[in-house]
Amino acid sequence: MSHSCIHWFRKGLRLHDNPALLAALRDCRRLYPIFILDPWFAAAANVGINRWRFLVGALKDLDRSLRELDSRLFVVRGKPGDVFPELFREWSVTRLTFETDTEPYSQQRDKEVLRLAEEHGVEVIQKISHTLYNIERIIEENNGKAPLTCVRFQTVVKTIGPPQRPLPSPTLQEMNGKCTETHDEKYGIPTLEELGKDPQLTGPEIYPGGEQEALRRLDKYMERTGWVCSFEKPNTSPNALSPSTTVLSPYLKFGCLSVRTFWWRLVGIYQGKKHSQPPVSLHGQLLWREFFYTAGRGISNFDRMEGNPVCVRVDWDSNLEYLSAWREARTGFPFIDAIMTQLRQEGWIHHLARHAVACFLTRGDLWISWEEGQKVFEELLLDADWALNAGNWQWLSASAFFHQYFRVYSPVAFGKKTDKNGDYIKDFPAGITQTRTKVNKKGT
DNA sequence: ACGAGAGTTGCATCA
DNA sequence: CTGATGCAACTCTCG
Repeated sequence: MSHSCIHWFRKGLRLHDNPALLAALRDCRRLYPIFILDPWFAAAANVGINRWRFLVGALKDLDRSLRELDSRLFVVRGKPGDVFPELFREWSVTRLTFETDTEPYSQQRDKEVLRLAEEHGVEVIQKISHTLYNIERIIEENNGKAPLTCVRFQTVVKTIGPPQRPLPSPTLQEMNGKCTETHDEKYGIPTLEELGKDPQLTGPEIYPGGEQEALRRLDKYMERTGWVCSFEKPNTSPNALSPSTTVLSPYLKFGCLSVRTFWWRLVGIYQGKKHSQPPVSLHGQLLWREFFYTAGRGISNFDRMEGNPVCVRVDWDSNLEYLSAWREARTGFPFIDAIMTQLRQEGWIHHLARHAVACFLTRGDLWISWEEGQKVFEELLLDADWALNAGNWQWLSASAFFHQYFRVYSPVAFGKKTDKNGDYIKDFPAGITQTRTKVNKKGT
């Protein structure tokens, strides 16, 4: 029981299936669970207010769960490169644990932190738990390159075998007495005001952040075993008034829900039953996430056209008025405008709705670069996930992975298939509207 | 090496 | 309602 440990939460904002947190608890005398919030980043980042609220919710939830285990979350203000040397000294830290993150930005940041830890004689333990597989291993198995088709991807992961099973949450017994510091005023959960955001500008909170809500939502959908077994993504509706899919994506993005917990829950339900298969099944959806994470790790400049070896070079137009009209939901196409309105208000739109507006912005109608669309999604989606966002934008603009440019979504006909009465376009009128509550919207 | 076959989820039209 | 077809001709994988 000699170690003084920091567990650094970044993504992975949960207690269940958190191998790095469990590693911190081994031979541990004192544990400091931290989240680092960089005020400069908060001011500069392209993150919309609804996602800030989701993050704050997730941090509150994590703190509450830790307090139930006689611990707490320390939200440390500053840049990782500045705060770690101070924390190492102040808390006499001997070990630092965190979850592996494969994004280029994170890899850069973590390289610096590894260097600082070494300087201060701090042991670092990293664990993979944000993805089903070790992404590096998938690339190795495919001869050092990210697979470019889903069939190829599935072939490669089959050689690796099934994903690891999720681990249990730490118990009160394991956590007990390892947290002695309080400093509520110094390390408290931030408010939106502290982040320089006006809470009045948030939309209705339909998808609250946090592990508790993630697991509640998972339970709710997994109860419907018939629905789970027959799930086929292309047959779900992009414009249903209540979501036709699980909306677990924001929880997976922040790691409030472990993808391995989700995967194995599905295995249990599929067991002995006839069920749909990848790529259209729910397992298939998790494999797509893995597919794009692998692409983001293995392909250079993955979020850009320039310098990106898999991205077709297109001479896109730069029509600022068209771009604004798309972003502000005033293209004049009610289906497109309704989707963009829902995106701004609620922070989540159905995957096929993303297809419709992405095709419209790029190859379908406006001929504007997918990178512009990527920025708007990055800001407004609760589930904005670097690799998935870049990958899907390249897909939909027929820049990479998908190349059948003549399959274009009609901005009129596509929505009509699943919304004959136009209920969705009435529910989400064009243009930037004031925040409305669900109650007002339904007119009740 | 090179060609055949396949590729998460299109649309309009026609039988 | 379901399924076949033309549209026009892309890129990746695999044998």
